[in-house]
Amino acid sequence: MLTVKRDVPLPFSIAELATHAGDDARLREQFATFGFKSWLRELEGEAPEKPRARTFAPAPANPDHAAAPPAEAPRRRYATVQGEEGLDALARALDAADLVGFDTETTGLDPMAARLVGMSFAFGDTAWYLPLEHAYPDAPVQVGTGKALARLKHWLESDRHRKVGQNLKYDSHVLLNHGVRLGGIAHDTLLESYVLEVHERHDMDSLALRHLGWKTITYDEVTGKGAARIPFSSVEVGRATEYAAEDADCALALHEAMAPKIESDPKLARVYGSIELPVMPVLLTMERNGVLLDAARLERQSHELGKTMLELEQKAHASAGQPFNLNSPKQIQEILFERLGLPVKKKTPSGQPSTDEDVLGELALDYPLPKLLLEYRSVAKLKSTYTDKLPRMVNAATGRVHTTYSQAVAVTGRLASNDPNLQNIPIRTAEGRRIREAFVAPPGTKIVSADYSQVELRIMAHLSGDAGLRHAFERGHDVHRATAAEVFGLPLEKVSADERRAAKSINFGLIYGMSAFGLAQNLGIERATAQAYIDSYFSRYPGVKRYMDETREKARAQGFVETVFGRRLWLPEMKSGSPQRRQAAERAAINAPMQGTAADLVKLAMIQVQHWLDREKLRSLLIMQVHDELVLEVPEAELARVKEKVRELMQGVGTLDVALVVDVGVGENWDQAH
DNA sequence: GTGGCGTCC
DNA sequence: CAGAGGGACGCCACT
Repeated sequence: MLTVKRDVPLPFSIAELATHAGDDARLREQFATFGFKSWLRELEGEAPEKPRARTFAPAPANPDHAAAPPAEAPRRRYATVQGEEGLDALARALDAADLVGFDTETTGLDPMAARLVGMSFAFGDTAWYLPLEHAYPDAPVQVGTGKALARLKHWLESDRHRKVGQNLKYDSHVLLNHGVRLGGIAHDTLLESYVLEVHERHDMDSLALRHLGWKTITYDEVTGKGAARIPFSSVEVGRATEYAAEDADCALALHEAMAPKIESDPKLARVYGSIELPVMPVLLTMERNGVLLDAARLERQSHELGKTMLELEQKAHASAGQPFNLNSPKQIQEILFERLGLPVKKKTPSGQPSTDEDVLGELALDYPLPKLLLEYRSVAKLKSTYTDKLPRMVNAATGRVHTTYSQAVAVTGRLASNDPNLQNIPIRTAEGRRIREAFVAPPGTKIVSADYSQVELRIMAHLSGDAGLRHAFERGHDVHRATAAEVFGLPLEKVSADERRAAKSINFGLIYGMSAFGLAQNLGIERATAQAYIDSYFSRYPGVKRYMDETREKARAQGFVETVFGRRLWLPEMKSGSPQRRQAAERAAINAPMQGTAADLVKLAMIQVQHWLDREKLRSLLIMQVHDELVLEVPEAELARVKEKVRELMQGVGTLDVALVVDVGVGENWDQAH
């Protein structure tokens, strides 16, 4: 059996997209029916221009790279755009160009704050660098950002003028910081690499070496690093041209190397063309929307947590009989296991006695100090990671917090969130949830949270086709309770809280490829008992067992597994000489189709929700994504409509053999919305 | 920069 | 016999 049993029929527009993904002309048409209002506006009354084949002759080699090995792909020549005449000539050449490699050079890496220093463009036989704001003694006179953007705005914003770049979400941010919307994003080499070779590195230097045989100039080489780093605006224009023009050249050349490989595989073309490329502008929008934070509230919490920490610290020092740093695992280890002689329960990978939560929890049953350490850790974590940090992340210009979603990091297809990470805000404990109370709705609006219920288990039911599991979902049963009833041979109403908890651990453990040992540890039971539970589970849900075995076998045989939509995860470690690595790869193989299919579904839902908000000209904002949850900021007048439609879109985004269920909550803040 | 730990789904 | 739970990010200590 294949991991993907059947292609999932998709609703109208997605299906349309999927069928023709990878075909540029079709993609543009699809955006006309499916895409965002910005695209619609640009496309109105304009017949899509047929993409021309590139007709220019092979580019002459850059003199700098004349000694390159024959395997190396040819490079364009690199040149600097000079003066207003140069700018004008560039603008006219761009209007006539088909697909242009595009890149920006900026003042920094914060997407919401970065300003332009220069831009580069690769087409024909040349990659041009347009310096804008270089400033150093005897720097050449430059046209400047204002004049350049005024002249190039039409090309930059035009959807008919197609661009390719590496992580154009970032360049889009930078241009938006100057009031210019980057249109015509035809391709992104970061996303191409992510879809094609998710297990590899996706930075441009690695891509260039791998696909083109190019040894590229690194940013560090141009600007220095650490304390010696200089701003890009201080880089001499000639040197900046070598670096920046190469990036644009590289983006176009990489696209030409990777696109045929994607287009020749309909599944990859679909993941790229119907999921990754269209979700990118949605992420851009969400990042710019940001979320309103009650910073004063968090600062008050910080103050209280600080007082609690001091109290706990004093008690811990008294209990230990000496002062020590409670934040240092090394010092804790010395105090607990050397000075006090407590039993070592577990060791870290480096052979040191572990002091993690499990260990301290076990020791806390018999000794006072470990309990204090647990309390201290919990409080210190909340303070340092959340209540101290988040208020400092508020953007002075917008008064909101703007995360960045990394679209090409997680090998399963999930997003990652950073600066700050909004995907690990506490929820489990009451003290932790107080942090969510600080994610607030502005006056006149509400926070709406919509999350998929048990989505990975539903996907497991779909992928495995297991009748029992599907049955439980079809009947709308509490799936953990239903599992408990099966495993323990009880009627549903006789299942105890402990039995349900055990079943929940089994369900999640299976998704992660957990062993009897892991389950035993998780539930605090004997390993043999845990094994009996698992055996019972597999005899009641034989389809799941079959799916697990077949997935392992498929991963071993072909070296990859797939999501329902055809996203491919390569698992080179399946053939590792190390049994440990091999088994880790097997667990990843089991988990990836479920985690990855969920990621695909949520991304498709995000595309549909943003499209609908645009089409209906609503003022509601998508503000966060937390893997199986979408969070919106919704004006009260739109509340009823948005709640209903978001649920409908999320539930209808893909048709699995098991229904998707979405829970929607509303509140003044993120905590209340759950 | 690495290791240990803890937060989320 | 050891190790035995998928995917992330980020804080702190320590080198």
